[in-house]
Amino acid sequence: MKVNIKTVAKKAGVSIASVSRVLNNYKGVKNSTRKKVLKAMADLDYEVNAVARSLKLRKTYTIGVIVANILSSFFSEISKAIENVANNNNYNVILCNSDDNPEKELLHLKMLKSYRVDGIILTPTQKNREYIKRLTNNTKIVLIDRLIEGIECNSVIIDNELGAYIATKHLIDKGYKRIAIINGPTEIFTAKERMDGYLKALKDANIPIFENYIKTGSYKEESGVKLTNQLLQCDEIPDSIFVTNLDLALGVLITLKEKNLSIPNDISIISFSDYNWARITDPPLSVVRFSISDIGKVAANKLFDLINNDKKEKASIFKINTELIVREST
Amino acid sequence: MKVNIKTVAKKAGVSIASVSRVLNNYKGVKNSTRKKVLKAMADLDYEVNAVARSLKLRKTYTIGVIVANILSSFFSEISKAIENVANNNNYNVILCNSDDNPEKELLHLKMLKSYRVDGIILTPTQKNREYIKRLTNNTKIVLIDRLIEGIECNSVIIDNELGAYIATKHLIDKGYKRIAIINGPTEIFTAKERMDGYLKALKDANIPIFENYIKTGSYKEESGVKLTNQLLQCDEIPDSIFVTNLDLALGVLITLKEKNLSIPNDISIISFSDYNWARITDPPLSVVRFSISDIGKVAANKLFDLINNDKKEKASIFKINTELIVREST
DNA sequence: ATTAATCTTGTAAACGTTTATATTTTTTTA
DNA sequence: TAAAAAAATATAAACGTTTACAAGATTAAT
Repeated sequence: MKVNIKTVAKKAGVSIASVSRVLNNYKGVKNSTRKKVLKAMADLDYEVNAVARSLKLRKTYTIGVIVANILSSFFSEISKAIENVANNNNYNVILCNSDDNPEKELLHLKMLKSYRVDGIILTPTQKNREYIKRLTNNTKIVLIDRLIEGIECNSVIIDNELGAYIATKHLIDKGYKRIAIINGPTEIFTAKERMDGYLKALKDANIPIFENYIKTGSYKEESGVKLTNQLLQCDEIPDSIFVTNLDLALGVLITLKEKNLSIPNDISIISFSDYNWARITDPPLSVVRFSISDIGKVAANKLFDLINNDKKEKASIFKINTELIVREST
Repeated sequence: MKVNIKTVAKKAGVSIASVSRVLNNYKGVKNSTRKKVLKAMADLDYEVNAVARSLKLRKTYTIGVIVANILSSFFSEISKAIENVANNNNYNVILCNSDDNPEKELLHLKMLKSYRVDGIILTPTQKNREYIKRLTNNTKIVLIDRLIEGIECNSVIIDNELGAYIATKHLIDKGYKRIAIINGPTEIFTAKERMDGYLKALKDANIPIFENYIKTGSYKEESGVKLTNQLLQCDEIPDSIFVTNLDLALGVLITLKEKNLSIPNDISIISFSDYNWARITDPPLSVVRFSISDIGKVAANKLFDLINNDKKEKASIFKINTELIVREST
């Protein structure tokens, strides 16, 4: 008992072209027929088949979004902002999760292409450069959070280096000398940039850099635990730590609490990225803040620009600003 | 320069049927032709058009998910679990956000129908009962987190009442007498059930119920702030609060800290639902815990059951278990 | 009343697949 | 080597839309 445009046409006693015309609100259709068609549609509970329409129009009114980790509040806030913009443009969103796994990323990219989405927003791993390079030729795409070396592509990223610089500088200004960093994997663009900012701030202040104070691992809580423990093994433990993401910070806090170290008396903490619960930790965390949702908003708007105007402009990189929020952990 | 099955067929010197057959890995195709076709596909960088395929097959290999609030860790954890199961079934996911707004919900539901998704997982608001009732007749659908009164539908929910009972009982066992509740809007299924559990526990313990200790608002941080302030206005302030969700708990903690009230000395807190940061608040929170991701996992598995086996069984309701986690806030 | 101009409607092709059926090719059997 | 059987391939219709174009109906102009 399938109902399609043909069924409606028959019931209303008109041609399918007329049905399509009222469906799409065209002008040149007599009021009497429009009414007949509308009635038939209602009676039959007709709902246009968007798949067929997409096929015919070669346009799906759908965009694909691939994030590295939907679980993190960072990416879910971005996703929400993207969804918002998309809905306002009458678009919908296929959301995918790469888990920073290049194979999953590739699979998802191919799937999205196959489903003929009108555009893609991607947090790239660095491993599918060749595929993505080809993709940029015939696909509207915006990268978020990370650039890919050697690929010109519209991108929205945080000003990581400056943010990291500000955070480290804050510790320096507070008089700390033994400043450690707990970072994500430097293969990831953001971790690399944050590391650079940290190093630059130390250099600018003529503070010697201790390899032992530089720790990298995954961007996860467990890693925060592990790396903190490593820092506490040092002959002279650091007097402050710049932690480059909140998941890591969680692990750091838990470990320090476990060891009965007081923040900021024994050791100071500043983290990159803010979130509501950072205000109620023990103690409330100093952080480098930036608008996460802006990343999604800007990226989505850029993408719809590309979708709606076919002109090829040069790819641009948008950097989200950061600011220092001082609380009680420093 | 569009490339489709026809282009490939021409290039390979075979019929489109043959191309389709190698595309779908059919048996009866000679090795030599398969090779020719594969070569042509590779040369042309061919990628099957999933839209056309969906139209023909009347199957999209896509499911729709509508959550009430993608920003909350609760729903993003569920989404991730669903995505996981979907990917393992070679499905993809269109994720939508209703913001608990019935109009948005309806829009999304219609869109998903129009896109002919193979199934839907929905966190229902209570306002589109009629539409959803009709939907259940011709659509594979699973509800999560909430039931809809008067609709028989496969559902996965938390055992809210028991969980709330356990939480309240814990406060009672600790010797508290003036036990308040800060709850979400009781129009929402979960809030209603948690309220019931709270009331039941008090009744069972013969503790009189004070209207002034019963506060409801939205499930948001701001609401937690407001309702806590109201509680602090009471002639005799409560000695403990059962907070029914973590966003509310955030507001409660912030307010109590602001007023310099000590937890649990001045007032005890227990919350419904756990999340990693609940371990590092000041003080760490006692909570009622349950597996959030199980909600998504169970719901998705149920949905694929429905999709893959057409037999109509009776709708079932799955309840996720809860357990008490005692930390330092009680 | 006839023709021209305008407005409405209908017909049919196209979008890119899958697949039932028909046809051709190859292999087997005697 | 010819006929029968089996295997491989091709043709064409269908999925449900949109839309260019043709045709029909209505109104305006003479």
